[in-house]
Amino acid sequence: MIEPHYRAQDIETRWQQRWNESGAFVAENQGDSPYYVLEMFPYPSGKIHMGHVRNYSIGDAVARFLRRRGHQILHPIGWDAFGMPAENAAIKNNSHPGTWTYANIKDMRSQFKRLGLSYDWDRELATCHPGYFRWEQKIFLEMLDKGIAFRSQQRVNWCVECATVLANEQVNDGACWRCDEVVEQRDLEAWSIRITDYAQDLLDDLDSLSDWPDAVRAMQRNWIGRSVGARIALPVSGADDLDPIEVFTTRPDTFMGCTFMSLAPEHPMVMELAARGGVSQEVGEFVAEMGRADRSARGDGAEKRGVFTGMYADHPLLGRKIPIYVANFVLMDYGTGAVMAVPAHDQRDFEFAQKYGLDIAPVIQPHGEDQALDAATMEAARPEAGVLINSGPFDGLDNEEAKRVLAAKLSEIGCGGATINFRLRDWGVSRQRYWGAPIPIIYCDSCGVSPVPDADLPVTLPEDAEMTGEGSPLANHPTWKHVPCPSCGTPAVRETDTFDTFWQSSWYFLRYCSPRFEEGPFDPEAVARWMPVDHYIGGIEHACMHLLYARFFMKALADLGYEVPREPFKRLTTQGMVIKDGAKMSKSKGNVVDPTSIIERYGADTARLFILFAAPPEKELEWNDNGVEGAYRFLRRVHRLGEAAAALGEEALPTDLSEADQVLRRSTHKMLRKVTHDLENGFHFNTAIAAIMEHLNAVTAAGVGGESKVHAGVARESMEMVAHALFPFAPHLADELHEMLGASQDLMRTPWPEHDEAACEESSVTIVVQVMGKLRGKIEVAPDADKETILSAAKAEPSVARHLEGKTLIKEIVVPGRLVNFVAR
RNA sequence: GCUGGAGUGGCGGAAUUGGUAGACGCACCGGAUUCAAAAUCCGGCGUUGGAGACAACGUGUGGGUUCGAGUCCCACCUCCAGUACCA
Repeated sequence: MIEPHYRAQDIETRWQQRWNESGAFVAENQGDSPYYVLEMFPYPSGKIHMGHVRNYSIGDAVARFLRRRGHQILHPIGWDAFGMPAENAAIKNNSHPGTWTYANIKDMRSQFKRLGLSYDWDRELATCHPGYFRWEQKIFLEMLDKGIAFRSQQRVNWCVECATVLANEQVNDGACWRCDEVVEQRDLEAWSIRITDYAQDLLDDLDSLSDWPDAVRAMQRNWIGRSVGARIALPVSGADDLDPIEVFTTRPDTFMGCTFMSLAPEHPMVMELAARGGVSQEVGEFVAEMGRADRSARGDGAEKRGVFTGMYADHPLLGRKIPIYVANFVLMDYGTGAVMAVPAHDQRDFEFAQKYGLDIAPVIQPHGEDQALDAATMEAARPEAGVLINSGPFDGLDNEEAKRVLAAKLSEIGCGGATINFRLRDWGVSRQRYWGAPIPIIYCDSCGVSPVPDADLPVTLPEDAEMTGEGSPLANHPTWKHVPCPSCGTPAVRETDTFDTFWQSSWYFLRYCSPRFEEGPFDPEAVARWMPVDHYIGGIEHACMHLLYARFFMKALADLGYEVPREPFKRLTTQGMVIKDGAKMSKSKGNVVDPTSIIERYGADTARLFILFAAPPEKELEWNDNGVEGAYRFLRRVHRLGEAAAALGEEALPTDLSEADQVLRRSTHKMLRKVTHDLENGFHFNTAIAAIMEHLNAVTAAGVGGESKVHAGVARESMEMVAHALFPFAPHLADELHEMLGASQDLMRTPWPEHDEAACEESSVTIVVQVMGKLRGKIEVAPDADKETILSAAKAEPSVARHLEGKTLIKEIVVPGRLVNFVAR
C-alpha cells in the first residue's frame, strides 16, 4: 500500500504520546460538572476482540464529546480478573492462574492503549489483587452480621469422577465435559445472599431509571417476577410426623376446586411420600428421568406427565382427601416447588387431569356466560374472572373479592394466608474453585462459624495450590485451610470456597472513585462526587444478572451504613454483538477478525470509525472488511483535504460571501449542527459520521484540493469543523488535522464549537405533492410560503394537474414545509 | 419452554417518531485522468414493463385503522440474547 500522506501509525503514536505526557485524560484536570462514563470492564482473556473495540469505542466517543462540552470526566478502566478460564488454562498448562491472568492483562492493556482510548490509567485496578478483594471480604462479613448473608443448601451439577462442581456450561447433554461421566445434581452447603429481601426495592426503583432501555427494565421486572397470591399448607393425610406441604398460588379464589396436588420431581418430600405410598421405584425412575431432561420437557408447552405418590393430602376447607402427584411441569425453583391443582381453571392442571382421569370441579362461573360450567363438557380450563359457585359458604362472591376472603380464611384456620411471591431467587455466592476471592470464614468444632477478624483481612490465596481439575484446590491444599479459631484458639479450618465472580463486578465502579483508598472500600467524598455512574455501557447479555447484582449491592451497602446512592447507573446503553457472516464471531466457526491486524494495517482511527459507523450502538453489527477499507479511504481523504485547506493559508472568513461560499458554509454548519444533535440526543454515531462524510463530499465539490471555487477562509473553516466533528470517533487524525490548520492546543482541551444557525438557512424548500397518497410531483417554494401559495403551485404542477383532471377534489391536506395531498374522486 | 429484542436494495444501514422509502458507506456498472495500472475525480445503481416520457409493484408473512403506514393495531413466521456455577 503506497500512501505518502496519511500515515496513521505515525500520527497515532505521536498523539498518544502527547496526550499521555500532558495528562489529558486525568479526571481532575479540567471542567466542572462531574460526569462518570463507564464501560463494563473486560475479563482478561488475552486478546481483545471486536466486541471490546466496539464497547470501548462507544464509551470513548461519549467521554471525549462530553469532556469538550465542559464536563469533568471520570473514565476509568480495569480488569474483571478472577474466573474459570484462568483456572482451566492453569490446568492445561500446569501453571498458576495468576500468571496467565497478569500476562493477559499486560497484553490487553497495550492493545487498549494502542486504540487511543481516553482512560485515566492511574485508576486501573484488577479484582484479583488483594488490595481490591479485601474490601469485598469485609463487605461480606458486614452482610453476614446484618443477616443479609446466610448459610443454605445449593443445588449444583456434580461430577462424581472429577469430584467437582460443574458450571452449566461444563455440562454437555448431561455429561461432564472433561470425563464424559453422567452428571448428577447434589445439594451443597453454601453461602447465599438474601437478594430476595430487596426484590420489592429492586422492582420499585426500576421506575426511576428513565434513562435505561425499556427492554432491560422489562427483563428485570420479569426476572424479579412479583406475583400476589396466597400460601397454603396442606397436611399429608395420615402422616402427622410429616410437615404439611406448602404451595403458593395466585388463585386462592379457586381453592374450593382443588382436586389434587402436584410436586416438582426435585421436591424434598417426593421420595418420602413415594416410600410411604409404596411406589418408590416408579417415582424414583420418573424423578431420575426428569433430572436428565432438558428444559423444553419441563415447560408449559411440553406434554403433561406425572406419577401418583400413593399418598393424599387433606383439603382443609373441603374436608376431603386429594391425591398427591409428581409432575413434570412443576418447577422446584419457582414458588415452593408444589402446586395445588385446579383443573377447571388452570390449563396445565386440566390437561393433567384429563390424562390421568382426575376430578375436574368448576368453581368459578365466568362473567357473561349463562350456561353453568359442567366438568363433563368442558374442553379447556376457564381461567377468566367470574363468580364463585360450588364453593359452599363462598358462593356468589366475585372472584377478586374471593381471593382476599379465602386468604383470610386460610390465615384464620392456621394453614396459610395472603402472600407475595417473587420469581427471583437468593444469590448463591459460593464457588468450589481456586481463582476467586476467598470467603473469609473459619469453622471451629466448638465455636461454630466465625468471621475472619478484620485485622487478618484480606484472606489471600496460597500460591502453591495444585490445579488438577479434581476436587477443590483450596480444600485439597495440605496446610492453607488449617488455622486457629479466632475465638478459642483451638485448631479450626477455613472456608475453602471462593466468591462468585459477580461479587467483584458488583461494586468495582465504586472503587474507581478512589482506587488506592486504604481506610475502606472507597472514600465517601470521592463517591459523593462521582457516583452514580452517569453513563454505563456494555452488552445486553448482562441485563438480568450483573446489572441486578450491582443494583442490589448499592441498596445493601446503603443499609450497611455506607453513603452510596440507591442506584448505581443513571443511564445505560446496551450494545449489540459483533457478528460476521450472520453468526457471532467464534473460533469454532472460524469467522473471527482480529482487531490487532486491522489496527496494524489501517490504524486505530479506522477501526474505531468503522465500528461506530457500521451500525447504531444498540444493534447487532455485521463485520465487513470492505467497509473497513471504506472508512480508511474516508480518513485518508480527510487528511488530504486538510493539507489542501492548510496550504491556502491562514485567512479569516470574508465579509462578502459568494454563492459558492454560502453553499459550502451551509454544508459546514449543517454538518456541525447534525453531529452535535446526534451526539446530544442519544449518541447516534452512525448518522453523525454519515453527516461528516456528506459534508466532505461538499468540500470536494467546492474544489478544495483542486481548483478552489471558494474563499480560503471558507475552505479552512470547512475542514476545521471536520476536525472538531471527527474528534469523538477518530481522535488522532482529528487532532492532527486541527494542528495542521494552525491550532496550538489539543482538541480535548478545546471547547466543542457552536454552529452558525444563520449560515444553515435554506433559500427554498421542496414540497412533495401527492394525489390520493401517491407521489405525483415536487415543488420548490420559499421556506415561509403560505398555504394558498403552496396549493396553487401544487395544482399548477403538470403531472399533478393530469392526475386531478376530471376528478372532484374532496380534501386538501397541507403539511407545511413538507407535503401536499389531494384527495379526489 | 419462559422473558426480552430484531427483520428495509446485492450487503451494512437511513427515514426529523404517521408525511418524498433507501441518506451515508460498501459492492457493482459507465466515464475522466494515465503509456498502463493503482490511487483520485465525475455519473449511474430497489424490482418489473417501456427506446423514452412514464406506469405498476416494493420495508419478514397475512389481515386491519388512516387522506397517507417501515412507523399504529391484530394474528403468525424466522433469527438473536438471557435463563441464575461463562463473564
